Amino acid sequence: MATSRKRVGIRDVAAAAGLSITTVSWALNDKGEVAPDTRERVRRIARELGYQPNQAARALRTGRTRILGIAVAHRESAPWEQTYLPYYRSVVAGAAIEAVEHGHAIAAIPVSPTRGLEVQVPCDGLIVVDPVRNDPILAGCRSRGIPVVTDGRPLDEGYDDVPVVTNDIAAGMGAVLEHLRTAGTAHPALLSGAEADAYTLDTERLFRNWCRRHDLPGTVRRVRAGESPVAAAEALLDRGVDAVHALNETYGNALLLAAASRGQEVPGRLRITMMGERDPFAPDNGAAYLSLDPAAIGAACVRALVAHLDGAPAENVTVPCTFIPPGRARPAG
Amino acid sequence: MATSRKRVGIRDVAAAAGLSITTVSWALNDKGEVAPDTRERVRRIARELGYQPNQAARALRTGRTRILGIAVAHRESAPWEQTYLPYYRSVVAGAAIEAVEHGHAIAAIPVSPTRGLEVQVPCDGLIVVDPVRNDPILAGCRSRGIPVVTDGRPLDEGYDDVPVVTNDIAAGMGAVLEHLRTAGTAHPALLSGAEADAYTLDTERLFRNWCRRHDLPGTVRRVRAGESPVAAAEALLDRGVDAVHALNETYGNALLLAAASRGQEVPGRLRITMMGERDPFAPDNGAAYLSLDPAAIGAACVRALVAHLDGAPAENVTVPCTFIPPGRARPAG
DNA sequence: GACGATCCCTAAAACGGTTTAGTATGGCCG
DNA sequence: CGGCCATACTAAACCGTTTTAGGGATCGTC
Repeated sequence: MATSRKRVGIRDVAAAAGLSITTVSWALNDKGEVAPDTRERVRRIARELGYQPNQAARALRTGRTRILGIAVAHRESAPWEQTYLPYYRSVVAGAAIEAVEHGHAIAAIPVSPTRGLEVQVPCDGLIVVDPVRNDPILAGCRSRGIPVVTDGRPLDEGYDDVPVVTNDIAAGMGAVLEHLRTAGTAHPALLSGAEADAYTLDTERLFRNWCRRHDLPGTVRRVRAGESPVAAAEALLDRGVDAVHALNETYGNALLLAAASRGQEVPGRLRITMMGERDPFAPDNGAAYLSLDPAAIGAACVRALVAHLDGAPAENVTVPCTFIPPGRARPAG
Repeated sequence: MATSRKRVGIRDVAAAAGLSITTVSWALNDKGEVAPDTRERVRRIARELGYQPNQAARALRTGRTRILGIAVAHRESAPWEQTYLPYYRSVVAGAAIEAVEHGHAIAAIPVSPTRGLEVQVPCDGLIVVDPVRNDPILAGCRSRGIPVVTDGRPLDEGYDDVPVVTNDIAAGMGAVLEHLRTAGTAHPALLSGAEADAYTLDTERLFRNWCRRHDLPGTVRRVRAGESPVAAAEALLDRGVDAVHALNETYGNALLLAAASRGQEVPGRLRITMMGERDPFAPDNGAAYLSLDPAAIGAACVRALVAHLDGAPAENVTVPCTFIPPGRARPAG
């Protein structure tokens, strides 16, 4: 009844069953040659004793911890709202749930973009979200030989063997810009950020190309580090644009705020679109959303990493994104 | 130059330095008696060799993994938006960042409320968010002897030795209800949920007590499992209430949607308040927010758990919440 | 010059599993 | 009956650290 002071180990199970620890290990892990009734008996005894294998010992011997790390950018300088975007949190959430399906756990590792990995977690592989140029995390993993999967294409050279999960922003931006064109924009703009990641650069490129192709004057405004997004949004609106796409929800909300303060009706006088998740229960705010489905991204990263660890060749995955016009929420579940 | 196929271990460092592995271990971990210049030399060599201690081996020997688990409820039946609320994700995010300050990592462990812990992560302790009645996770930790900290008071008996981190919802609800009283409500209501956790029960109790004290007809409506929050909100508004507090953002947004469909102006004809995080860059929607600061909660949980692991007596922490009236966002950063 | 204290270091045991190599038993076959 | 194989098990090595117990200088003291 009273549990003894020490945890029950495999030796205790072996003693209780009158067997060697090898047989117990085999019986519990479906390995080796064990008589079926012996296997069953061992399992029963282990259950009765409440045996829980020591994962550290197992990891030491097998070299596998069954822990996947996910590196989330953490800038000491910036406030919460800007560093730990809802997007990142949702990626972590999606990854955690998918990982459990594969018998793994997800360790969220805050990493400083300048200092790189600080806490040393014994993980089998790492998911790097939105790698930047000269990424210290990627370099650290490379030098330590840690398998990596990235969300977003690495910008540095020499990572061709890394599986990449990306949003289909080419298609997504196509839908956004087509929406703006149909609405009759004459002066579209992009409210972008200062981060030099693939997502930012690709979005800017797609926007510029589209403007050139349609012979429209496209304005790209970057929110500078430390600058208020609202101030940047106001500065942009003062230049007489009639449609703006925002790189994320923070910038999109800043645009809505700026539009309200200028009395510009959305989506009447001004069209606003943004990358981000539209809460199906939130009332319409006039903006259109390009939903990235970050939870699906996280799940895809886990699947890619697990496959990579199992020796599958690096394979890239593209997750579709969904365009949600203003006023139309997804069906309420 | 070419890194050999095997990782460099403490033996390699010892060999390179011409010392025993004991001395190397001591030098790197600031233990034992090592001559200062020897210590420095060992550290230099370890750095040059790129030595990274094997965490699994270290964990096996010391019995400490430096990993803290956080259990996040995961209901297979419900869709994402409802199971993995922004609140939980932010708690995880706050915990992850605080943990790194203490040299720990955070493992996000999705747990089924019915099946309990499934993945076996070698963690030193666990943060349980919003324990329910007859909580299987708490029971599992108890039987395995895993130290626990909860966010929200446990409802089961026998967990008096568990440190608890709570929101000061008594003060928060006081601010909300005082706001409604000042606005002149005659028929307040609460849109609550079906979860039997302390937060839900306490909120309902505080609301009912306040209504009784002010001699007002208070209506409490619970969103049933599987029911659409919008339908529940509409049903509530049809009963002629003039002020509603929502248990979370999903319900609050549902109320805003229902109010709009009924043409009820907020905060004119109808007052809406909700528990949730007001995005400082989001435009005003007429609702008031009671901000829980989930990231601070997560951080407080980590501090409490680390202290508990270090042998400190269980000590409860209350994190204040902030009332944000409609139309007034926090100062934009 | 014997003795103890101090300083710096080492050998070996532990941690708790998994895996390798090997062994006793019995059945089958020639 | 002897050789061979399959079955069901065991003893011991192993994973890479930390920690315990101890050992040889060097120095001061009486």
